[in-house]
Amino acid sequence: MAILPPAAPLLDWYDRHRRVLPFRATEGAPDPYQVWLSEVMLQQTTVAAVGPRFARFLARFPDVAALAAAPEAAVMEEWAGLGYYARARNLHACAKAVAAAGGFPRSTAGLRALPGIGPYTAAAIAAIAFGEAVVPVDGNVERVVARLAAEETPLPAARPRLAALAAGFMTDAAARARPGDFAQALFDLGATICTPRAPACALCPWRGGCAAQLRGIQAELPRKAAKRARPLRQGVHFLLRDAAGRVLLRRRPPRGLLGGMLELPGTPWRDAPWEAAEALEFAPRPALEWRSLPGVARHGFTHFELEMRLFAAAVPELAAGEGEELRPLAGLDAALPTVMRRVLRLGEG
DNA sequence: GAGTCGTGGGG
DNA sequence: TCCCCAAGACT
Repeated sequence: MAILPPAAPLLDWYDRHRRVLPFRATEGAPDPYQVWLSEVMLQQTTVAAVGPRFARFLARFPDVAALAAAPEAAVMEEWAGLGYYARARNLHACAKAVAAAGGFPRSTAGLRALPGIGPYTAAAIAAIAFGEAVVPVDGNVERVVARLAAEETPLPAARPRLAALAAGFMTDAAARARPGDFAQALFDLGATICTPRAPACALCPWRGGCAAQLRGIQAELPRKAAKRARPLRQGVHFLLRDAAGRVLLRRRPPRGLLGGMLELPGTPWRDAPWEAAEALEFAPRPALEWRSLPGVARHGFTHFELEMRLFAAAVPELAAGEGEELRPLAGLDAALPTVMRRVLRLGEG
């Protein structure tokens, strides 16, 4: 096992240079609800994107009880645009469990049992909100540790070893004394100094103690397994409006891609392009006079790219059928996932 | 272990 | 334009 550098220089650096973030407590003990909420929002989501959304969410659902009591559709709508919508469903389920239990579990093991809380998030909440002596291992920590130890095994195979190395930090008394600060110090180091592309080693509190930097390979670590190409898929969606300016929407099935979110009705998304007649079989009211709108909307998902076209029609008055929902076009964007905002935009031209 | 699951910003 | 990446979890 490689020798890790001492915690003290990192904590000193953190005390001088830590980032001021909207979701980071400035005075007193952090609120477990806010720590949990921010950690879930930050899963695979940038600090910049989370900032305003955290404040907005907190204003609407100020505590666990408020969130637990809310309808799921309201939670999904508040999450719209943030992505990874399973997080919102799990967040709601977790809030109900926590409210019923009278509060958050205070240990990593207890937190880990809740929906949407995995190994990282459990450790982060335990360390930051409850002072448990654990090291949450996120992408920042993996990168920092891979460089400190000059670990050349590619991710994800290296993950267990990097986690074991990171856990070794807690043998240091200085880290054990401030587990929450130590975790956030690692995050800040990874975000501002030990960055993915061009790490600022000259500014690093651990310069001289980093095996990768001593060998000059720090920018190449951590290595990663090659990714697969993303296929291109095609879809056609339907914008049906009435004279009152309302739009026909559907709610997607609760699980899977965009689960539980609103969408414009449409065809399945498949590899081959759609002929108009073929696509219209999926129109919500196939007998109407549908016209094809010019333009194509593109959207990249994690594992495929999507091209969408839009057909439009209008009727004097709409009645929502089974699984359908009517909403005013004005302000509709806010309730939709980004992919649907993009295709809807084709209808504005 | 390998897939699935969103989105926006930066190089 | 394209690729990479971000305080990952779940199956």
